[in-house]
Amino acid sequence: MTDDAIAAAFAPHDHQQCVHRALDEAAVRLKDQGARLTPVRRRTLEILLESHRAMGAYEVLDRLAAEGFGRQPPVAYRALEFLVQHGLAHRLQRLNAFAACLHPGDDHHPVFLICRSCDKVAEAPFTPIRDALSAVAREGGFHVERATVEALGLCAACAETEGQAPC
Amino acid sequence: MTDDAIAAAFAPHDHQQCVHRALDEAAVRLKDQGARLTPVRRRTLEILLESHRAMGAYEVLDRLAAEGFGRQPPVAYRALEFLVQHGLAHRLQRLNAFAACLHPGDDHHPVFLICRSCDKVAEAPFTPIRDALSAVAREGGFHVERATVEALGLCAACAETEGQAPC
DNA sequence: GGCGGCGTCGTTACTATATTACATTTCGGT
DNA sequence: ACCGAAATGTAATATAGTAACGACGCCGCC
Repeated sequence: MTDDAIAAAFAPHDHQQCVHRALDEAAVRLKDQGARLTPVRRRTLEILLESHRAMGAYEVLDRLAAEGFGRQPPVAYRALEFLVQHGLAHRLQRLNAFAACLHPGDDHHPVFLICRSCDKVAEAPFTPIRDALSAVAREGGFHVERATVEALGLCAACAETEGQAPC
Repeated sequence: MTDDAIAAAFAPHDHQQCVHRALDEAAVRLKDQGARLTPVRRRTLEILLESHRAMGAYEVLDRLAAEGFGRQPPVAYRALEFLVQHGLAHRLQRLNAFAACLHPGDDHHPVFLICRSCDKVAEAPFTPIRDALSAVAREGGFHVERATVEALGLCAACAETEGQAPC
């Protein structure tokens, strides 16, 4: 995951291809792990990938229900949990929302950059922040196991727009 | 907020005095701001301070209701929101929980260190982490406005205990 | 003292988010 | 074809959070 990936997530791009590639990668990864990419799960991942932003579980559920899948909460929660467990999606605690993981290859626990204007989400490399965090915590005798970092702000594209037409 | 404060939060200490001091400080701060420390609000802060850990809004509400205050959710949410707004408490998104702020003087947006064993919460200085975060984000054209950092792990005290009696 | 505005407190009712429990179906291996 | 495990669907319920409204009390002002 390079720094360019951050800009790429917010910038306009060939999203069709982006989705397609992610789906292919997902299929391969799951096969390796002996896990099944069933219709609900595949469709759930597609929905997350298509929107390219964080979605609430119930928003996903509505989409699934409209397409003939079950309309009870567990349907969405199970599919989303499966994707998270297999590294294909992330859960954003702050928003109580989910976003597709765009870099499933890297073993990572990313930092989320959430644009408050367009709601899109990017993942930034965690290492530098974890290093800073671990160092601070260690001085207090605290051992960090997992950390959640969610930054709210403005992406480059929205910053431009706001600059042109402020409030 | 020094690094020692992290260790202090998890270590055994004269908590009575700790609570007392925080309440006094709170009263002064609120007077300066022209805000009223009413009975519910004061009791809510006491409850948070006494437990010294993150508490759910409904847990606080139960305590309040048992002591003759209202038993409807808004009672707790309002008091907690008031405390947060006046810098006397924090909201932990990850846990959907609240914790009393131990360093209300400093203008800070802290990093939370949450012990998974004893549930206690410490606040660490944000600056080094924010610097690392902002640098990473800037390379992607993203401007960070607010960030939430919540680390789950083991505090020094619990690490010792676990070391003595593993699983 | 009485009056009016404002903030606080309490309630009801509701929305949103998430989980438990259980019946049914589907899939893969034999 | 059959069995067991996994996956799917449902209803019901738990948990978290908000909206809307009325009552009360405090304080400044007449």
